[in-house]
Amino acid sequence: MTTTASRAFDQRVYALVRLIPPGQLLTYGQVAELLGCWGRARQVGWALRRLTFPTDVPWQRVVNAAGRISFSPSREGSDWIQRQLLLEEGIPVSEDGRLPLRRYLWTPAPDAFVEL
DNA sequence: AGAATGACGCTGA
DNA sequence: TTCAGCGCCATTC
Repeated sequence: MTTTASRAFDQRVYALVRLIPPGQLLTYGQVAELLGCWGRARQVGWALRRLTFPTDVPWQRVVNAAGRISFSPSREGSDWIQRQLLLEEGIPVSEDGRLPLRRYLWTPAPDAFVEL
């Protein structure tokens, strides 16, 4: 992918994530899949990594398929901020980032984001 | 150009 | 249920 193309991908990721209702979640893999990019879960992570703050993108609502916050030193604290934001939205997150993914998964209407 | 690096995910032990 | 091992693929080095 060229840089410009990846930027376009980033924008599509942001547009979709902005549609996630408060208190609901989506996994990296689902975001990629809903955008028609099966297998690019890691790139969704990269896209969110490029966000600058403040942002209107509710990035905290994207977690990994294991039902946990993806912790990493490279996030320089945004992982813990994510836990705090989710708690504020009413989602119980344990000390080690585990959360009841099944209960809060967002199932969007099939035609809600075709424009993306 | 080639290797290393992840905010990932699935499978098998 | 955890966890190592792989496959994955754009970005970085």
